[in-house]
Amino acid sequence: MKEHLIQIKHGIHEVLTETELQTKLALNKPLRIKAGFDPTAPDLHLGHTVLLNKLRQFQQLGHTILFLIGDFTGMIGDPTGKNITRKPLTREQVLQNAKTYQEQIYKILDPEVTQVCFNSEWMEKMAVSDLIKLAAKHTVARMLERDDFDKRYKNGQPIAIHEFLYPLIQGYDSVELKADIELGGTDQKFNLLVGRELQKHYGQTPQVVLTMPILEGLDGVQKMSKSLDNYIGIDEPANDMFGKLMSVSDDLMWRYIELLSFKTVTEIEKLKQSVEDGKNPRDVKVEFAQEIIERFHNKTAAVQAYEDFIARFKRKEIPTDIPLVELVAVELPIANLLKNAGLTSSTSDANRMLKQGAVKIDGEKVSDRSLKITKGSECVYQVGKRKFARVRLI
RNA sequence: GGAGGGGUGUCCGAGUGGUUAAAGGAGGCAGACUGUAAAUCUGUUGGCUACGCCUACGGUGGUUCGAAUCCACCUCCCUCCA
Repeated sequence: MKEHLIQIKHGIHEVLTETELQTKLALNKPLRIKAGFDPTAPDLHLGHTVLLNKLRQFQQLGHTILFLIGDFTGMIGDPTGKNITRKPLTREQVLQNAKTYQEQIYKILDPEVTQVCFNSEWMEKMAVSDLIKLAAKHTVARMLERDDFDKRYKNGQPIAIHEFLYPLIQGYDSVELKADIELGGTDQKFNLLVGRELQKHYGQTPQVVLTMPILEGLDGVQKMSKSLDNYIGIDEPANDMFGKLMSVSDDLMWRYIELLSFKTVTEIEKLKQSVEDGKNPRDVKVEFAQEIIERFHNKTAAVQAYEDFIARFKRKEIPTDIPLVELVAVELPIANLLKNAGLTSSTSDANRMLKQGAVKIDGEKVSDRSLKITKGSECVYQVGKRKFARVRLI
């Protein structure tokens, strides 16, 4: 029991409350562990896996995971002030996304002890009168305690009324699911606590709240998210994963290792020590990247990704897996060719790249923007260090 | 319902009649260097059939040789009063 508690607490940001957690664990029965997910972003990234890894641990300890897809709350969107209202997803989209989720989460979770549920199941049936009753259980002042609302209110940014419903519905989900424990990121703390409050109102033992640290994205500042394009998706090709992990700054690397590696605390400490003693942090990064790629792909893919990386960036070789693009034209200015091949976003951009000496044809630097490529040619075009395409004009 | 303030490029944010494709910052991209797609430095950052042309400052219409800047109406947001 004590053993379990220590394991569970490892890597957690906060437990509310620890005594309650002990009591629940002492019951010695499978607990209902709730975690909610947004239905709109079915592409899981490493940031999500911090939480998923913890869920997996619960499963290994014999508990049941309630993987809740917030398809109903998805209409609102967790209030951030960015999207005031979201378009409701269609039934098909939700199911499609759910399917994608499941394909991805089962890379980490055990399907046998994972229950996938949707909050539209009960929310769609809820009468307006019941919703009003639910809304009556919380006050505006308490809602404004939420950091995000508070900031927006003070900064004179709009808060729509329906945004207040989000925490309430998320909390009510815990009532419906009779959750014993709910996991979420630290940014979810407010919502998770509303769940406790509501469960008490509905005569249930309040859930224990476990918050997990939020993983920063590749920029090292903002949280990892798809919309900020600072993420590493768990479905990404091994090469991309490797490259992205290598682009993490030496400082941020440790944060990633702490939150994502399955290494023990003492092992991580040892690594830190060795870097201080003069080991190249790059090598630690390589090793870590290998661990992650192995987890989502396999050992050979990890090794291959490393070798490709060395070849491309250390020896500046042209990679082997270049996409072939065929373009139909008699004669094409170089800028248009680069754009049409998808190497640059526009011809203007292509011209900029030419000017900056970023363009290579078959390894030879080209900067003449008046260059025209004629029908029948086939060359490897490179823009910057990362973008390649073999283009054939037909 | 009344009074006032505001809506600018990917984002934040200057700009109150012309030299403004629009200061500055963030972010992005590229180059150099390197230990790596780290760090640092430098450059660049609307589009196109490119020495020119087109589109752009919430929307529509107007004034003017000329508007992001002035006017009218519309629309959205904020604050205060009720």
